[in-house]
Amino acid sequence: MKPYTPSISDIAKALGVSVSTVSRALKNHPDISAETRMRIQDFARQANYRPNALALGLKKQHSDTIGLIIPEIQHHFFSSVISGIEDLAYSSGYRVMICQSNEDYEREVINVQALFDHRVDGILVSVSKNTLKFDHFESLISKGIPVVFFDRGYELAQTDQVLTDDAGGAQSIVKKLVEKERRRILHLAAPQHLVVGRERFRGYSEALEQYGINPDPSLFMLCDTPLEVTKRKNQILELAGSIDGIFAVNDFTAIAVMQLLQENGYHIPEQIAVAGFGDDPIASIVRPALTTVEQKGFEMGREAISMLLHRIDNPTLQIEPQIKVFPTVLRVRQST
Amino acid sequence: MKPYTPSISDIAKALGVSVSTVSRALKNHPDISAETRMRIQDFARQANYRPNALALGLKKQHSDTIGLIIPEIQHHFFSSVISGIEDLAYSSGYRVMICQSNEDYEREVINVQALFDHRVDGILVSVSKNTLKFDHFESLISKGIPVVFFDRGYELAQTDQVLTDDAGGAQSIVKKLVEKERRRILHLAAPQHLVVGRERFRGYSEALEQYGINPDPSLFMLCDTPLEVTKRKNQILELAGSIDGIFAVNDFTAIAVMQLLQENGYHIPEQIAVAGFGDDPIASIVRPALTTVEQKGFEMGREAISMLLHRIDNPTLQIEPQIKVFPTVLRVRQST
DNA sequence: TTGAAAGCGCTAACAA
DNA sequence: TTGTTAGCGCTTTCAA
Repeated sequence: MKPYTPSISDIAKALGVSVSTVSRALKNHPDISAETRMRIQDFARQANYRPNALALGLKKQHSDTIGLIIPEIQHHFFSSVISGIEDLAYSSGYRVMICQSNEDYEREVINVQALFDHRVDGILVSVSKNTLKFDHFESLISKGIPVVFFDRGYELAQTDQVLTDDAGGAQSIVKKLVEKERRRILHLAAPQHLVVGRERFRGYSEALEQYGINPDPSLFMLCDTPLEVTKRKNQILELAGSIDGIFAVNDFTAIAVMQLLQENGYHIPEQIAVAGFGDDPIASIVRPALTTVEQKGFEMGREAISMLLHRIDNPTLQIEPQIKVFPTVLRVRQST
Repeated sequence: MKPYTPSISDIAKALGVSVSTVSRALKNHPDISAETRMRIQDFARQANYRPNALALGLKKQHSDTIGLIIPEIQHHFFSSVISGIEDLAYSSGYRVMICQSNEDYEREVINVQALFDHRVDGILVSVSKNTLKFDHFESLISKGIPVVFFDRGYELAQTDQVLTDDAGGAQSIVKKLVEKERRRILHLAAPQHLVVGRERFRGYSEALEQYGINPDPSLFMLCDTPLEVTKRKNQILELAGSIDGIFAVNDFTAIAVMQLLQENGYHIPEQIAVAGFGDDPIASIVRPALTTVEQKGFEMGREAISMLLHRIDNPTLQIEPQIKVFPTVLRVRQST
């Protein structure tokens, strides 16, 4: 396969100078005379010269690119995180290599490997739902590669993390429900092996307890996708008569129940108030618009990359792993 | 910066063999004795050896990675395209490097450059809305780098393209409206410098003409985002009394008008039928559920990468640029 | 069956 | 101010 662009040695040959002269001229090294530099730069420009990032990375032992592993790219929260990350990364001269794990452990391991193989300077990751072992991350960290987890990490991770205040967010939502005179609030929860699942449930329980309400175990249901809502349709409708509020672990699930209830003649929020978590754009489009909490995706992305760059720039830094927790913002709408 | 993993020369030194032996043993070259091979492979495994993709790419003159430039990652259609692409790419041994242009021309140019610098083996791109010059692509193509456009290309592109049958899809939607006795159908259109904008408008016009209806110029409005709907609120409400149908160039715009009309007391679809384009998941969530056409994102992604891989595998192939057009699927729901 | 050496494109220390 | 050279990690031809 023929190369698509001249190399510096091609340029050197064409101009009758040495490769080092070309290399220096191209990066405006002061040693090179203005004339030679111009001659070389002009030639390079018109020959459409572009440096070979592979050769550069090999030589300099860093690639100026950072790796990003994301469970699902199309999720609104994650895409705002990406924007935040790209924003700062680009302006700091870094490329971002995005990988999707599709919430799949095997894929996540492959992604880690691929990024490592490409010698990225650091890795940002939000752990997949199906990941129960963390060796692939541990091995990265033990090698000294800068890693920062965002939104989804794991408890014993020996590295920086940027998290959402899940418990706090859940608490503020549930408090709001109680203030609206709701007492029997169903919680549609995520699996409890996930930090997110546990934390949002904790927030729910704490809010109730603060108002002297004892969490009723029969009002806890594992159900965190629209599909699950369909599956548990009968179960939910059976409960519907005896509850006055629902707090779902995410907006999609909240919307799915809301519609299920509406189709069965329930009035939202009069009979049952419904709230979600995440403030997906769809939350303000459905009717009634959904009460939820906003997660600061863009800001979290910026913070994560900024912590990562800090570690990259200070490889010897031996400070404790930092954990930054981002508060959520309550968005009260018509569904409560 | 210390290397994170041993190199083959480290292994060679440790084991008292030459680098070429290690290299061969690692890739199961038949020349190497079973014993040596085992010894080397065992050592490599337990030393956590991983090949350096940069060095490999530099040597082999290809990176086994393909580049992907996408306007907006979180758009449902694009994320299904990505899934289709990754699906086939991974199983063919390729990595995918995803870049977001954010519908921004400058960013697109930078993306093209970055991918080129990394010597990707081929590039898949959906052109940003704000791109009016195509030199950055032309230069890629003229260098002989395999490029395939999907969903959004440009008319004179001398390379393969995988497109949606925009005109056909629009036609099927508008025909459906006419069959439901709609005669005065407002078209909310995308800018006409975009192929998508022109083609969907063409489909709209053709459908009307086929039924002997003359497209009324006053029923054409440039308005392709929810924000635009808000801006043209008054204009739309003024028209509302005299129309009985709306065909919007995408689902988000359709949903936004639908809600505007509902808030102003119009009944959908009795008074005004509304249809969109794209079949975003939100289309089946809103009430009334939105009639629209589905674009085959996953399939288009697979087709695009398959054409690209074909070009990569046959670099000398001098066949004409191919254009594949994917038909849409009509999804009739309650909004019409 | 194994090793030596050249070379992919680039940088940088050292020499001139 | 410019050139020579070694080396980043790897593959592969040629030689042993």
